[in-house]
Amino acid sequence: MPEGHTIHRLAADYRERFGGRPVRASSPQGKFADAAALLDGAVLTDTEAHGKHLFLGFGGEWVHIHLGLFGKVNFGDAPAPPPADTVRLRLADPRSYVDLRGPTSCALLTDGEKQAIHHRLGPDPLRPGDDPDSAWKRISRSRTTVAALLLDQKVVAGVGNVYRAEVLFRHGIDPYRAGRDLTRAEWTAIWTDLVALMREGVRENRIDTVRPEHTPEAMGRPPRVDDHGGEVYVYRRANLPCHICTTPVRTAELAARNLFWCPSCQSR
DNA sequence: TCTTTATGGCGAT
DNA sequence: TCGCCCTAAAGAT
Repeated sequence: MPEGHTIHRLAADYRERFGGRPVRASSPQGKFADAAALLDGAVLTDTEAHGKHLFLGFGGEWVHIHLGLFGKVNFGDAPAPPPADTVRLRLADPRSYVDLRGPTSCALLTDGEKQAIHHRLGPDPLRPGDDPDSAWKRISRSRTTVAALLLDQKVVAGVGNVYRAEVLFRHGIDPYRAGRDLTRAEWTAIWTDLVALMREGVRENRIDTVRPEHTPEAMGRPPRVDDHGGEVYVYRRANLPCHICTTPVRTAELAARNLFWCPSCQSR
């Protein structure tokens, strides 16, 4: 289940397993069958991630993958087992295979169509050289809550529901504050933190946001790992005591997504 | 063996 | 704001 760090990790993993070599392509589930037939035997020349969008390059043509909420990618060593009938796209070579299931989209794109996607996405904390100022221009003019702005991929690309909740907690920011009420220093600090957190997310392939001084060990609590694999402050911890102040973590629905925050630590 | 839920996003209303 | 798409694991019965 994907936020931007997952997608950047996948871009690296696809490249490492298949980059520069011809691959067999198939679509057991059928929805990508025509394109898979077209690509079968082509060389994977490039892979790229922007936010939650993954691009697999085959000499000027691109497979555009968006995992959505349910999409999953699974790598394995040859020999590949018979694919489940939900596999949208399987790539395979003599050494490896990779299965894609349940993506929101998987489509063949021209270079121009790919450019259009980049154009509509905001800066990505994981793309070298991406610039937080373009996000600040939108945020500082917006009456929308900072919680909604952080999930808007046109504003920042790659942040999802976990990083949103966690980065706002780490900076003591009330999720309902309007974007234009943030200071530039606050935004700079949030962006810098996202860069560090998400880089670590790519490295570890999971989301860990708890500072060393707040880990259960450091706080004298029993060790615990959240069921998404990492350690967090507030995400999916509704009604549980805040790690720092023990106030019950609050939850609310905002734009059809669950928001989590500590009303005491995140006052303004 | 059900029902629910999930780290997402689109288009219609 | 709502319904809808896609899948699998966890929870309820």
